[in-house]
Amino acid sequence: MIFTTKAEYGVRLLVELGRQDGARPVSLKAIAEAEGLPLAYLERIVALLKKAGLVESTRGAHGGYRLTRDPAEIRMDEAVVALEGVVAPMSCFVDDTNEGRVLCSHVADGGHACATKLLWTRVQGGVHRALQQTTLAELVAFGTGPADPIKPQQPAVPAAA
Amino acid sequence: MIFTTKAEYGVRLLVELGRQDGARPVSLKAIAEAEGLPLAYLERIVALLKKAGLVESTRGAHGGYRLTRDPAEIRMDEAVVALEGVVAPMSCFVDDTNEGRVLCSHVADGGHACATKLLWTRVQGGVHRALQQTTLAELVAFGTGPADPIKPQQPAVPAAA
DNA sequence: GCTTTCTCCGACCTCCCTAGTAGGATTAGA
DNA sequence: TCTAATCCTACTAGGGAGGTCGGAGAAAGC
Repeated sequence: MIFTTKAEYGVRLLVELGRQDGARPVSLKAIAEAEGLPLAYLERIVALLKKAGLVESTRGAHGGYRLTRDPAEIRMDEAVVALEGVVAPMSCFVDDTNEGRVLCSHVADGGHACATKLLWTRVQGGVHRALQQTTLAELVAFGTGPADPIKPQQPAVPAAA
Repeated sequence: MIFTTKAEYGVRLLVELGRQDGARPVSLKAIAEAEGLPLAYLERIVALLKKAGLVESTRGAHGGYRLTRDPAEIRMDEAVVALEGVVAPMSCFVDDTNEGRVLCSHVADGGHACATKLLWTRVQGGVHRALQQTTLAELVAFGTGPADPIKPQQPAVPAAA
């Protein structure tokens, strides 16, 4: 498996935030219930996104989280790196820049360079490109079309039934 | 991490086999020593490659393994799938065909389809493409250029020194 | 000021997979 | 028959994924 649930849950969280207009913060509890995810675990995940500067928080009652930027400005490589750490095909790989370049820890043992390097470099490039070319706005549009933000927690205005 | 050491070791093993001319089988012991990999573990890895029909074995003394095809005919997606099983970005993903199509186990909960599906589909496509477009022959050429096959175990013909 | 509703933070836990070992059975060449 | 190889199964240590728990601050409303 390439990614863990951290990436899955974190991206779903971002999508939920992206569905809102961003005027008011959304509580984690609301998101956890809307997506059916464990609240305590989400807390730790959203902390990663906050540290990366993708979301901001408001504490206290009626607090919650909000995107710091327009969803169209949030590329998924930022998000996934924040959530998963470095995305590398193999443990011996460390990306030295943000481009496709790559280091392998066991270079040139014996006479020949690590034969798998070419392959993993290409794979990493493919992943990187896919993540970089996808914005949060696309995912929001893909998931819902024009519908369905989170239902308000308390049925405050009971829809004038 | 995208892949485990199974893929790493398995591909290195294939590259070593690709460096030989294929006339005579190469023992795992020779490969293990050449690459510095644990022999017992390699045994289990090569079994996966054999089951997938990428290598064939000869038992007994002077036995070993050999590629079943020309390295240029071996695409790395075959190899990696044999070694790692299905390569999916997320545990909820199962590829229904060998093309870019993808199933997600939690489709359409609530009203909207799984918002992350678009992203993981693109990522999987990127990985798949990278693997499919790389052949074993390329890796062999990349690793060595025109040099350095495995040294023969017993110095049988001492190079007419 | 008290309560409620949030975020925040660190410690803890359980399960499963990866990576590797151990030990033998089988096969085939010399 | 000895030896070098594949084959096969069981076992194990370690770590990370995934999640829980309990409590400490912070703001809003009464």
